[in-house]
Amino acid sequence: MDGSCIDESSTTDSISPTSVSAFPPPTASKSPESPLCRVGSGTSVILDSESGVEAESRKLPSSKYKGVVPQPNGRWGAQIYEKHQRVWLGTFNEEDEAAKAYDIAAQRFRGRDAITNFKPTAAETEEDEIETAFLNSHSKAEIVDMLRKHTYNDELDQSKRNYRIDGQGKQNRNPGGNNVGLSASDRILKAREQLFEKSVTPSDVGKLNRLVIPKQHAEKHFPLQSGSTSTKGILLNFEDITGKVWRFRYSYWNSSQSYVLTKGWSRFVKEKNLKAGDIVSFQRSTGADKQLYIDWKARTGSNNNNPVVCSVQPVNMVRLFGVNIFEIPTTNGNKRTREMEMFSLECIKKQRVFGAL
DNA sequence: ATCTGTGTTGAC
DNA sequence: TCAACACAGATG
Repeated sequence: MDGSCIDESSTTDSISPTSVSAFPPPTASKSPESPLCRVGSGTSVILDSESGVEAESRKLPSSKYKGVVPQPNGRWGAQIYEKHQRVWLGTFNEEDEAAKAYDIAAQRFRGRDAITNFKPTAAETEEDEIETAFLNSHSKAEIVDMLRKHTYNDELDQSKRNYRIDGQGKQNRNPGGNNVGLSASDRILKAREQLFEKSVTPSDVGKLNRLVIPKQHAEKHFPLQSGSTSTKGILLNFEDITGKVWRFRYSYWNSSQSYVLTKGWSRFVKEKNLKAGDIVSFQRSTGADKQLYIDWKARTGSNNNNPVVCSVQPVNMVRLFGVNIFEIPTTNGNKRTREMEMFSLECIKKQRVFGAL
């Protein structure tokens, strides 16, 4: 999925030192005999080597914009870094075009809070909201591709048109059901952003009947009004992958200075058979509804003790909106426990969702 | 012949 | 992470 947009040619992990040094580096095709030499194809800077006064460099002009680099021909390149690797976003005639391309990539790669060249800090218009949804409904590779081909704005506009024609006011049908055949606007409306994940502790799945929400995430994503609401708490609705809605009481416990999900949580633990070390993840729709979602997955890595997962056949996992989704091979004629049955159903539903996107 | 964007490095 | 720089390869 992603990754096709990163520098492919750098995947040669073992560079042969011999072949590298085999290339004669100094081309030196310029005209060194002249006191005045024009260098490069783009920035024509006169170099007076005699006086040394002008001593102007042949250096390309650096950009005032983040993620923008000069090209020898006077054009501008845009790039962003991810995972120690440069992702090239294309070349542009105007410096600010390149800067805008960087901004778009930054929003897609780093989220709402990304540092950008132009995007304002606050004042989120509905247009921005649609654009965010558009961004999140496409993979990073797709967005990069649009930027490199200079088709991003066209695609966004097209998407907006679809959204207005058949997206507005449409009720979401069969929640959690088969999503095959979603229109572009539906995909946007259903796009969701990952908020955070937590590996549940023994006490989160124990007798305390509560889940501690790490403070940083709680305050960022589930802000409570100060005063009465924080102690009394509020009710939050989360939809799971099957479309079932879970309602939890969410409040702040002064005694432990913790944000917690209380009433309703133990039922979730029981139904999903959550074990310590399993991961619960929270998402939120990027559409106007701002619907919250909850998902879970078995403990990552290591030998897990979950017999359900262990007994299931090879499981493929795919990443959807930052959520790990399991996919089960359909060929399975064996008897299964009730628990397995339920788990498989769960997976099949997830598989459908995945197939739809 | 021209231009893109990769290889590479060093500063932050 | 980031941009500066050089230039190998891609492109037309």
